[in-house]
Amino acid sequence: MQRIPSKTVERLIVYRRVLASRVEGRSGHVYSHELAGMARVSAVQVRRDLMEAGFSGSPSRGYEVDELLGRIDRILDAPDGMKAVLVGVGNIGRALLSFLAGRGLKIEVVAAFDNDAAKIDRVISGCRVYDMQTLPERSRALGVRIGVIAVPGPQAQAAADALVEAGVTGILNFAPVPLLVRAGVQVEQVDIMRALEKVAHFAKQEKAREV
Amino acid sequence: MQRIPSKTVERLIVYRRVLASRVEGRSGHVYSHELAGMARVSAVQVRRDLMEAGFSGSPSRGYEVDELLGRIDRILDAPDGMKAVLVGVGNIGRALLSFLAGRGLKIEVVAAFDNDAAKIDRVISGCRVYDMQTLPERSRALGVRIGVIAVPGPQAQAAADALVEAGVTGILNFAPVPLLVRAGVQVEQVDIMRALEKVAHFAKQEKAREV
DNA sequence: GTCACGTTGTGATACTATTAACAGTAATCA
DNA sequence: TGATTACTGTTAATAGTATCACAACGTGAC
Ligand SMILES: NC(=O)c1ccc[n+]([C@@H]2O[C@H](COP(=O)([O-])OP(=O)(O)OC[C@H]3O[C@@H](n4cnc5c(N)ncnc54)[C@H](O)[C@@H]3O)[C@@H](O)[C@H]2O)c1
Ligand SMILES: NC(=O)c1ccc[n+]([C@@H]2O[C@H](COP(=O)([O-])OP(=O)(O)OC[C@H]3O[C@@H](n4cnc5c(N)ncnc54)[C@H](O)[C@@H]3O)[C@@H](O)[C@H]2O)c1
Repeated sequence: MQRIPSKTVERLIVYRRVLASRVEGRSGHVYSHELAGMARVSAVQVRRDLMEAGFSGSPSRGYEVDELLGRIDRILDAPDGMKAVLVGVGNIGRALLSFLAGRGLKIEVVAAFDNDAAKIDRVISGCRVYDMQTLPERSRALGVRIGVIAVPGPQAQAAADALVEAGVTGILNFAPVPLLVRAGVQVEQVDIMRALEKVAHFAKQEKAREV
Repeated sequence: MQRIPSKTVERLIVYRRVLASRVEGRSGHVYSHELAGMARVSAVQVRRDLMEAGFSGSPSRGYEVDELLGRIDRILDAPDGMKAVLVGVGNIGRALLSFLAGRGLKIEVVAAFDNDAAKIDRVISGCRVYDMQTLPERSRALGVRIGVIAVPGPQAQAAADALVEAGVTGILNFAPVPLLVRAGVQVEQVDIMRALEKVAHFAKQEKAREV
């Protein structure tokens, strides 16, 4: 399976989401312009993405939805699911746990870690919190592949080091700190403050419409 | 002032952050490769970004830090600050309020809105929660320019419509729904689930290093 | 059948972003 | 002083991404 461009992966995730959530109206088919409308992208972008995904439609009926969903699943997901751990059970960490709990997602948070004695051994949204010290061996024993970092900025790099030591190959980082990891470990930054400052910058030069 | 590329704006935000947080060691100067190391980008990327920002350094001393920070502020921030409102005081919304409260940021959350009677009129992290119905006129009266959407997906588009009606020109959206807004309104998507699924996809094909 | 229509698949093209290459310059030192 | 060094500023080259334009195709109308 060839490598699919990063931006295409992002959109495939959105396509899957909007297809899964739409009322299964009539036929099991969808045209590129319909999918484009739901995902707020152009129709040609959809066709190009599905081409990258190696998927073909019919000029008369469009794309077969179930088959498309199956194909996207096969590209995006690991066949036997993926285990993740959370590092830092604070405001963001708890919000995330409560959000992820319950749903039968392919990505499952199997443990959380913190260094605050008041949190250790508690169970939050069905997920037990363990001592940070035990992260490397416990994560490795569980076969964890993904780490989510939600600790304060100054602790983020150490958390990343512990995760890499545990053998994770993907990190989702909420701390506003650029991480340094060995090659082969994927880091995805979710920088909320940066996003806010960015939108403020571009909003600044826009003119508000009068009532 | 000419338009600065989107990616450059993102990095200017990071440069400002790492410069502000570093221990003011010795001189008030910094070389491109030092800044690059702190921001985890290449040195040439730093030089190009500062060029886009219209800033010059000296070949012998590098860039004057205070002057650079001032220049970045002038580019990124509105001179008289910017007011924002939060829509949806749930898990994410509360985390955000507690995070933003107190600090003397240029972006200030002046009001929150919800449609849950149990939350209306409460004060959370110093921010009062109002009835969703009052959003357009109250936000307009306050001179709000930015809206943060943290309501469930199905309610996100309606929230965006209300914000646009209130005259905001920038929206930070946490709901996993692509928004449709009029031209001139900047939307920044913070799609946490997409980020998680994306990192899982790329982590999947990486090989974990053995102990 | 065949014509018109609306759609897909994709080469070509344009745009955005990153990286390489190097000329220009100030400081240092033999 | 002239050679050396380490940096900046910028043009050129490359990579990544999005869009345009259109050939190819299946379907239904007639
Ligand atoms: N809350 C927000 O809205 C928000 C917004 C933007 C960025 N962030 C970033 O997200 C991160 C978490 O934010 P938060 O609001 O949840 O913070 P928080 O203070 O509520 O939670 C941090 C948690 O990490 C734990 N922790 C601290 N050091 C640790 C260590 N060395 N090992 C393990 N656990 C440790 C703490 O005990 C605490 O439970 C921060 O980096 C913050 O900058 C948060
Ligand atoms: N919590 C997470 O970790 C997380 C992760 C990924 C995405 N998200 C997204 O962020 C959004 C918020 O998530 P959450 O966990 O905070 O949800 P939540 O259910 O905790 O909070 C939603 C809040 O919005 C309010 N609300 C509902 N409808 C409203 C309306 N029409 N007008 C005004 N207020 C309304 C509710 O009263 C509630 O206070 C959701 O779209 C969710 O998909 C959250």
